[in-house]
Amino acid sequence: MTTPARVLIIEDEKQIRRFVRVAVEEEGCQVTEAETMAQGLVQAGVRQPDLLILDLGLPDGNGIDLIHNLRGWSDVPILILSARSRENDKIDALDAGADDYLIKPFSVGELRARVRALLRRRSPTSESASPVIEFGRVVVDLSRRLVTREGETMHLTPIEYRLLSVLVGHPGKVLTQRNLLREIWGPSYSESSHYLRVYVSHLRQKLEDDPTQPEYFLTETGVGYRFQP
Amino acid sequence: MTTPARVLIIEDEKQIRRFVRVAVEEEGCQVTEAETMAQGLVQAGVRQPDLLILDLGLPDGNGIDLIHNLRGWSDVPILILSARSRENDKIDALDAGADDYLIKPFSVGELRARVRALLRRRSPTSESASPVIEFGRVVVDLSRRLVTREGETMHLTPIEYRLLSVLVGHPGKVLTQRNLLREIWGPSYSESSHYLRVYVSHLRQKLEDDPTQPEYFLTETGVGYRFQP
DNA sequence: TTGCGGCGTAAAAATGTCGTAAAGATTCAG
DNA sequence: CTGAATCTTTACGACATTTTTACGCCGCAA
Repeated sequence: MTTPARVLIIEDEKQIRRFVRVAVEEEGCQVTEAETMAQGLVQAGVRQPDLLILDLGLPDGNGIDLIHNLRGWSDVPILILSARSRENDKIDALDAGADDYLIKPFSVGELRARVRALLRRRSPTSESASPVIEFGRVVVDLSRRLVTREGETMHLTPIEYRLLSVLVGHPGKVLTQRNLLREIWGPSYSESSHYLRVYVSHLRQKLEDDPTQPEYFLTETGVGYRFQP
Repeated sequence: MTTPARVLIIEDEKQIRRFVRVAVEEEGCQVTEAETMAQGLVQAGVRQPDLLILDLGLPDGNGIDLIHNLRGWSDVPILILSARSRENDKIDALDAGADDYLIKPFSVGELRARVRALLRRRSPTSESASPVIEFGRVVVDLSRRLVTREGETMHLTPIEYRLLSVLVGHPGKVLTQRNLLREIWGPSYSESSHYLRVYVSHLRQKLEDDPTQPEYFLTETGVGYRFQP
């Protein structure tokens, strides 16, 4: 799992929306909700979700039209929820561009399994776009947990790597010692700032051109450290 | 659609097979049939279908196992047909890698609509990943479950092979121990990382030139393992 | 100058992890 | 039932990482 999937739920009944939201959140997804078709369309454009869960029985418009509209500019997987079990309703929705069709009432387990199945195909696309960070001769590939320097792969220990990823995650910002310690060692280590000196030193030895005169991992005396790309 | 889609039907009952075949052919697809799991696997490798329709209730094996096996080397969409409507049957199949689940008896119309929905994903641009992977003197043919080293075929036990296919399926990436354990032994074994050491050792003994100094199956201490082609 | 606090580096000690062999346990075919 | 193959568990030395300890540096104020 690189980054949590974004899921958009379009459903007017509060109760069902809540039910679906909880189920999907337990899959580790970020959920956005919409109560109407119009809202849903806007949200789909704004949030760029990885999965759309749509109730066909919304008051303010025809769900099939929404699917058609959406399919004009997006390939996001669509899971339909519907009270209608007529064959033609399913066929129309699927042919409009939906990917799956669940009939109410449905179980949490099946809903979650179908959500997993639909999200599964997102992985290859998200793997190709790997978030890489560069500074100097160093390249950090967060999705592969790989750090290279002039092409040579550098070996970092777990703590070194965590420190690095926290620092590069907030470029330009000063991170206080307390924050860094809490992020890496946990809340109970907030005071032992000596660890930080040791590991920042390691990072500089491995990644800076001249560790005695750091360019990227800067000390803010009395406060903490800063990553300057 | 430029070229007709190839569909593989794995179903033992002649009557249903015929029923499905007709339905799918009316969608303009080329159909191949298989009566057993074993035949089905072979056909899937030979024909490289764009869609696989699988009856779970085959006499010669567990359909879930077939899905797992197939997912080791292919991303082909899988549509399950089943007489079983228990929730767990659906969940197991979907989590194994299936994309849709239809309960018998089903209507022609819905079957065809779901087939269309699954075939729609077939992106004309992306070529299916080659099921053959090479590194050093080793060749892994995932579609035949065959591993050779300098021409000699190597015998791998089921667990060794699954570990291998998970690793080579994510070249360059670090796979955490937890991920590997969940993938190979299931969620309840997420903590017992002993297994991994034992089997990684086996793999290196069988596939590395110098098992004491591995080139391809690298350890990320405290994190997991990585396959470096 | 001296003393002090925060910092950086090196290296020892403690802890944890890994790799391997080998001994039970399990499964399955004949 | 027996034997072969595989999986699970145990044990232990080797190695890697983390933690701890030690010491020198620099800037600053008395």
